[in-house]
Amino acid sequence: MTVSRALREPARVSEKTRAHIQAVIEKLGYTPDPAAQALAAGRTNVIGVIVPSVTNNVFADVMRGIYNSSEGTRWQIQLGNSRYSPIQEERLVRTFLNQRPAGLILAGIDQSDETKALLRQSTCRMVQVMEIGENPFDLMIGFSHFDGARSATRHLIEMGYRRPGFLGARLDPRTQRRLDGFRDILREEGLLDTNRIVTTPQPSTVTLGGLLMADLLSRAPDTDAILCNNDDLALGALFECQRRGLSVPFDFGICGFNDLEMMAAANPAITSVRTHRLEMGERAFRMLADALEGHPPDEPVVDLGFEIIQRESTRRGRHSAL
Amino acid sequence: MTVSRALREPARVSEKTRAHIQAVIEKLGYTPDPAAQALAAGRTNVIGVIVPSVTNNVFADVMRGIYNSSEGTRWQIQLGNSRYSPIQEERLVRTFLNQRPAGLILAGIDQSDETKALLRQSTCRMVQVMEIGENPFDLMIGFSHFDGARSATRHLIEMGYRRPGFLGARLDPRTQRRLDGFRDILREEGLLDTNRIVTTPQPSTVTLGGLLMADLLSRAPDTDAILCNNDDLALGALFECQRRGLSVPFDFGICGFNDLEMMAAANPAITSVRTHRLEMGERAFRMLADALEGHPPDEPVVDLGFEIIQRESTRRGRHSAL
DNA sequence: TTGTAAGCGTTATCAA
DNA sequence: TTGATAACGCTTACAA
Repeated sequence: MTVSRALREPARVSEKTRAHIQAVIEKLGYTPDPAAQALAAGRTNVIGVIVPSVTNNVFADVMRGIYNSSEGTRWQIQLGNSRYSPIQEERLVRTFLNQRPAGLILAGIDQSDETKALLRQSTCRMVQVMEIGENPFDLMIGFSHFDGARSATRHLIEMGYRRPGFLGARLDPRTQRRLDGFRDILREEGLLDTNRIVTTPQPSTVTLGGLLMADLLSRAPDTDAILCNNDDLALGALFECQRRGLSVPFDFGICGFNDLEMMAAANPAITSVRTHRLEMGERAFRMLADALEGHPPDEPVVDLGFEIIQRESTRRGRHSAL
Repeated sequence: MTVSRALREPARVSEKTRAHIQAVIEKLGYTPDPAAQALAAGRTNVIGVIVPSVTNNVFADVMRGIYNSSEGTRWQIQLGNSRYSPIQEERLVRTFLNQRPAGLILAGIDQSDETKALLRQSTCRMVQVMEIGENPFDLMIGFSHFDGARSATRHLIEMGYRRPGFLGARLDPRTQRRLDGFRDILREEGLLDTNRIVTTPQPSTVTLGGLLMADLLSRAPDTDAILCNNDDLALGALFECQRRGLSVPFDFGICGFNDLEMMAAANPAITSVRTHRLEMGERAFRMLADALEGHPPDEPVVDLGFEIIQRESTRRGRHSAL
């Protein structure tokens, strides 16, 4: 039919016919059947998104960004949850790829070798989010978790803390790289004491932050600051300090990671590493959509960076001067 | 082909043929094309989920529940975000319905009249989550926000607070019903003072909790407790109390709503109304999936209830006795 | 600029 | 128990 053309290439249909078709469409409330489109065209308007968690604040923000910029476009988001399992991720990639998606958005750079092979074989455009690294499959947008942790650790040292520790939960690859950054700086400064590194594979919660903090203090009571793998842990650690009568930032400095909204509202406000999660999601989608329309970005890898947001929880200098 | 039959009704294919087909499928790595299935069968395996927000912790938990129980089933979740807009919701319902979904999961009971009409015309099975109410479209699972707020308010009174206020953000219908419950009890007790009700249409954050708290205290300084529409506000209010040197629970009682994990970790731990969000999502999906397999629940409406989790933030009695 | 014809991969119906 | 045949609603290629 000419209808199909009127919808996809309006320019190639005469003004009159187009108007007529439009009118009839309105009257009938016609909508193209996506299944028939997919079958006939051999491609779908589905963009698959594979993340390790739908709960985690971090991925929730990225997803929100993706949904934000996908609304009103012709692209349909289809979500897959790998639950931090490379096996699950591989299964999801297979499932998605079988459905001839228009594009794929993947979290991270730590796919299994099989997954990598699947992805490299595929011709569909894709973008990796959350991190930057070597050999992107296609597009990539994120930041260096290693550098973020390095900067935060350096900040603690600059604020006068000399015995900083690290609290980490859910040891996914990004947590690992943050821990590596922490270690890197402390080794440089000759301040590394592995007793002050407390981690657990459990998913991160505020409660867990308190528990890890207690654990740290029993192992290394003279620890004077912590870098937390994320803000939940930092908040839990703050509450634990309050319960123990430890003054933050004077007795103890706390730095979070991600800069969730509540960090600024806490008492004292908590220093954190701001990451641009919403923007990451929004831009990831747009890069992909643009590429699908034939306008790939000039640079396939985008580094969104991070910022150390200094707040009271590490402002020891000022407090000790009071 | 017999292949199609072997896949869908294995019983109707001979043992031998079935085995042969199975072998070939394995060898070729064959997967049915969902688009072709949808087109030929006139139905999809898509379950549409329409929520007002993907960010909000509450819906995030419900969605997680849905994803949890949908994994490993033949049903595909497709998410739509109405952004708290009835117009958007109607658009989404139209879009979904046009794709002949297997089922629908909808948040709430406050659809526009047009949306209601669309939904009632549709033959597809659906379940409303988050609330319970009259005239479900089909299935329904949730709890009474009105009763939850009533119980929480009564709890404040029982703990000895006589001038309780209410903090509310994002005045969606559920917030409204919670506020109604709060008003209801206070009117009963002759303790209602509308000056102590502070609300804003802004989305709820921890920071906003602090601001609303400040607002409340400037309007009605002798307020001695608050029921917050949600836990973010409660946490923000707690921090604001800390900054003002108000002792919680002695000078001031705080009760949240939803019982997010961090409520138990706070200092003092915050009383909250526990709602069963994860379970709501999980069961909503299962009810729907079961109904689609021909096993609808005995009772179409499931009330999941709520619990008042009493913690230190409202334990005035005990503290004043110390 | 418009229309015709074939086919996308599956399911449903019916006949063998 | 199996296999032919005709849809399903669209897109693509080509003809008018």
